[in-house]
Amino acid sequence: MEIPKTYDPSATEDKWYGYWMKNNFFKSVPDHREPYTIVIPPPNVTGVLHMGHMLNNTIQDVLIRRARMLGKNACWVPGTDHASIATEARVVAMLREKGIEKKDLSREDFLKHAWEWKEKYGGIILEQLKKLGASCDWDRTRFTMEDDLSDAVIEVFIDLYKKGHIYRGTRMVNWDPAGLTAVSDEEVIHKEIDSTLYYVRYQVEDTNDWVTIATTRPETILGDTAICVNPEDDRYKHLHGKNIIVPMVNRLVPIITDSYVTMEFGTGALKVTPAHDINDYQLGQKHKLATIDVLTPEGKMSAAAGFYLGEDRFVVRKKIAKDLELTGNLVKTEPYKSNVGFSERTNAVIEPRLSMQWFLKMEEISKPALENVMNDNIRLVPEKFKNTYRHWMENVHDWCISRQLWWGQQIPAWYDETGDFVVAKTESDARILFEAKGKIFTKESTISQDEDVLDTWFSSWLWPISVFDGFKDPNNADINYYYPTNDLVTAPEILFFWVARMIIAGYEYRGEKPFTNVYLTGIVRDKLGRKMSKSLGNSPDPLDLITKYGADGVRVGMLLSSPAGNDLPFDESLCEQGRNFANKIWNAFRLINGWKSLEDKEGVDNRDYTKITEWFKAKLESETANINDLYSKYRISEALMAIYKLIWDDFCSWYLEIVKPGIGMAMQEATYNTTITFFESLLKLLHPFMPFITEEIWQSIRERKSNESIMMETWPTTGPEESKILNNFSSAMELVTEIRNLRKTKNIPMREPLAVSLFTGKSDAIADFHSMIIKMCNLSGIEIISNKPDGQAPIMIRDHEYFIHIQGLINIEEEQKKITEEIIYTKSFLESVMKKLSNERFVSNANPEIVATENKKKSDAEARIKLLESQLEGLGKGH
RNA sequence: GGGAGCUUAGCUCAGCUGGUUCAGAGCAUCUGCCUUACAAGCAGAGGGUCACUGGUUCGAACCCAGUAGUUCCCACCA
Repeated sequence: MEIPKTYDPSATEDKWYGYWMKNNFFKSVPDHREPYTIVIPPPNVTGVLHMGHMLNNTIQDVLIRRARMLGKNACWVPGTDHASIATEARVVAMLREKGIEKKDLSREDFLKHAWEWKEKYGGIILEQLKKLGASCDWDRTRFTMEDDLSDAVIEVFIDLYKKGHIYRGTRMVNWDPAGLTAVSDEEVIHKEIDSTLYYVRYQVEDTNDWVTIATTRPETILGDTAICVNPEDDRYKHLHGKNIIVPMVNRLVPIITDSYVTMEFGTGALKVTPAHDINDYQLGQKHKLATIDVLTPEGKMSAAAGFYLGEDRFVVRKKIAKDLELTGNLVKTEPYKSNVGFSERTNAVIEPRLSMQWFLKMEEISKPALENVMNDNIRLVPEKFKNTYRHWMENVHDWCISRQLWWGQQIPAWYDETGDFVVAKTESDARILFEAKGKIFTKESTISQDEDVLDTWFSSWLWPISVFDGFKDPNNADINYYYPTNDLVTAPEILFFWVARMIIAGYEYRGEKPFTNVYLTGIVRDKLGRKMSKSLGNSPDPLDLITKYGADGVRVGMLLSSPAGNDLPFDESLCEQGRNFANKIWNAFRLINGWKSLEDKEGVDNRDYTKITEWFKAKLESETANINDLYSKYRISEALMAIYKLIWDDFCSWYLEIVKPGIGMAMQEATYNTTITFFESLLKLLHPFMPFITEEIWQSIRERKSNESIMMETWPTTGPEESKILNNFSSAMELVTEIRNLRKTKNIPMREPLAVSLFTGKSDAIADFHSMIIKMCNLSGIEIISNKPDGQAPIMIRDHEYFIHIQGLINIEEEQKKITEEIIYTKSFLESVMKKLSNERFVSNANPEIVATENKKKSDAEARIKLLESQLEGLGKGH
């Protein structure tokens, strides 16, 4: 059957993925082998695959496939995250399109819609991962809001509450006016934006005296309950203790003093709005100021504002400026750059807002998590993230864990009609607890559950434990076998959101780390260096890329230039390179496959390839060792590059070209079998990166049983380093390159054979490869001579002098110039070596080994100069 | 404001304990080739004052200090 000239991924990828699934190759159950476990960073259940997922999951698949081939019991647990805010926002938007408002629905009805939405779109992303080739154990797919995982969340909440780590309180929180919920500090992204600094004057009570303040948020003037100045500020000392009139609302508020105020900034006078600024809130607490909340949860002006009722805060900001100007109270404005917090999920401008929330105290429970990263019990890759991690962990804030949403685990706190509460799993448990507190239930008594749900991360921080049912059944076979997991692959953006908290939960609930290594990927960026995102529209659809370049091509493209922790400046040409590589391998397969049959062949190529196969075996083993080493350092892209070069350069450009039989000739069976074995080893080394094409070729290259697969094969072995043969071969390569270069510069076509002679008397290390050189360069032969020929082109490889017989074509002057230049270079090199060696301080201070190599350099250089000089002499003769 | 990292070829990056495996790789570029596996290819070649300035050292891309640029994290002076 004719094999197509180009590799067609679409013809193979689904076929082999189905085959792997059918044979349960991804499945893992505990057994006697060493486990190797990865839990997936669960993507948003209703999300779709983006480039970050591609990078992330490709790396995980590479690691898991290699571990499987190393004979470990590899288990990659997939799953999805319920993503409270994001999913709820999408469901709300979907309902709104249908004309349904969330507020008109009961909690139950809303959740019904949400679950329907989840059933419809949930899991799309997991199907997309299959296209990428991800070898997850799909039977283990978990979802953070399924019953068992939700139970775990609730139990953990109750447990931490009982231990005194969880408390409820009114605090200034980050309010997301679009998501209508509090978010944690980590979910706020600060960006510098251009804004305006408004200078507004306030009249001091019963005087004609005015104080001008500077603010970026004039709309909050309506909620001012004080003006604050620095007690040391002479400009304002006469006003201490006086009252001032807030413009518009004409409210009388005190002028207070506090050293918090910077005299240099603005006018040195600060308006204090305790309801809308964290610092003002603290001032308010300290000075017992009133709190006037002028905004609604949606970020519109509330009744308390007294003006602009129901209008958006940003609209009002402009309006109030105008109105202040009309009354002459706006002194001036100036452009100003300020840092504004945005919601990580909805991108709305965060509003500091006072509200009652649940918090988890972090200080105590985070201690083991800090310690075990610092002492490398848990290794962060790259290591530089240790610094960031430590900094965060040493300054960790309490975690606001309640969210004013419905999609998520409802907080297991129960309130009676007086507002008293208990924490319990069920209503009946709650009643018992209330009774224990002395409460007597009457017919009128009602108790109700807290309306809020828990932060999504409060479920995903349990992920490495909960996916193995480590809460439901803490001593089950799975958790005992798979936990702690081995590698976690994720983005540095969620180092605190998720990684740190998983570590905390691991030590709190298993007394042990959740994973040993954390591989932090970079951010996928576009050519302009911008982060790829849906809102910017600069992200290619990964599935389109897979269609265009094949999953293998895209995988290689993603990994070619993304060392751990480095951002990946993505360019489609990387995928093209991946696709081209696939095609290269495909054609190597076509070539080798053509050697299988002896039919129509005129005879057998009887040349001896023993040395060549010895060389390639040595090369293969040494590169395997190198690749293993790179893996152990998580230098994944370098490991890929090593295989890339091994296949493209060493195998295709050298080995295959060398053993290729002449036209019409058949290959010796032994050579063929060795070649196939080499090819199989290469395919195995490549398999973690390019699972589909390697399977396709591996299946075709030899007869296979119906349940065999390259993914279940064992990883190639290494042998002792054969540096001698490797060095000799690279010297031979050098000679080949020199001769090719000579052909090119002298315009001697390949079909015209060249004669070469080797001046004897030296070691014959390269001679092992003479037949290879003859073949690769189309030489008539290499003659060993004892007298140097005249007027031939000399090539010196190490201490071997070769002469290329191109008498008529040689330009003596040019050659002389070349050699002279080399002599000058070598002499100056020798000079620098001599300088070192004659330096007494060098000889006495430097390591003896270094001195020895310098001595060797010296003798080598001297010998080389001698040779070059004799060549120069030989050139002149005969002309 | 505090902290951390980075700066090596046109691009993306290696370069470990200072010393010829020290200036490298892939891509891109240039030149010549449709050589019967592959033009998604083959062969060859050219690209770098290792950000800058000083210092330490017999010797610095590498160690130290400073400067500039850049990225990230934390904190949020309105």
